[in-house]
Amino acid sequence: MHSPELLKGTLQTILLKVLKDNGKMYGYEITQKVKELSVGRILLTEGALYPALHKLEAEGLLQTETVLMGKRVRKYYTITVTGKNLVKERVIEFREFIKTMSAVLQVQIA
Amino acid sequence: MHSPELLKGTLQTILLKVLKDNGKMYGYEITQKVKELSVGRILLTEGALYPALHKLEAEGLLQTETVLMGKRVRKYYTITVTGKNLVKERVIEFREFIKTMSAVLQVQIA
DNA sequence: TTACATACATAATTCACTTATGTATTGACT
DNA sequence: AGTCAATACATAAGTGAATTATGTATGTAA
Repeated sequence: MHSPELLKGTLQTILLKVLKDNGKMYGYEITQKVKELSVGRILLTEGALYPALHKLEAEGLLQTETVLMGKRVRKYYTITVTGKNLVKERVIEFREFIKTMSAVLQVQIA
Repeated sequence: MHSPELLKGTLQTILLKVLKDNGKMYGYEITQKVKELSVGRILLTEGALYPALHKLEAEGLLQTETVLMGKRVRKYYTITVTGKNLVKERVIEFREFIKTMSAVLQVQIA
């Protein structure tokens, strides 16, 4: 697991990007996908995940659809057009941040 | 200027690394050096800088030396051996974080 | 039947940062 | 001479995204 400090500010971008790449997903599924993609290095906590999803929905970046699986509720999230546009910017911003940081820290990336 | 959210958690690493690379420096000088290295993209605020320097000093990662330049006080900071060891880890950690993030965001770095 | 994984949610707390404020010197422009 | 910007330090109040803690409930394997 990474130092959690570094993750700050990346959660929204992660959620939007994973939803853009994978289509309709529910919260728990997102945590598992992120865990898989990060080889166990990013473990999203529920206390961060759900409020973040609710916020993105309130901002119109995500849409929801609640489905009853047997007796269990699942809330599926889909990225909106606005969300797709934003995630592009966010990813570009992240890449620029990395470039800047590598210049400041004088480290070679990739 | 970058989204300040992304910078969170990187300040200590930046300070330690810049002091490791440039030897003895004072606060204001560090802000200018970081501004230069980042091509104006990272502008350290005093409210973040000074408390961070004080904390690193309290933790034994930095040493200080106060000098009177005419009538103006300057506080020079030098990285300690402990600090040098830590900054190595922090930079490695940052590189690993970038690798993980690029896997999650499915973006090419560098 | 107990424990872990699945699945959602919210409240209290933490803490690194921003914003605001304060003090004071130096140099440049007018 | 006066004003503004840059230099140089510092701390306090406020913000906000996260952690930690807690709650509810179902499905499943040992």
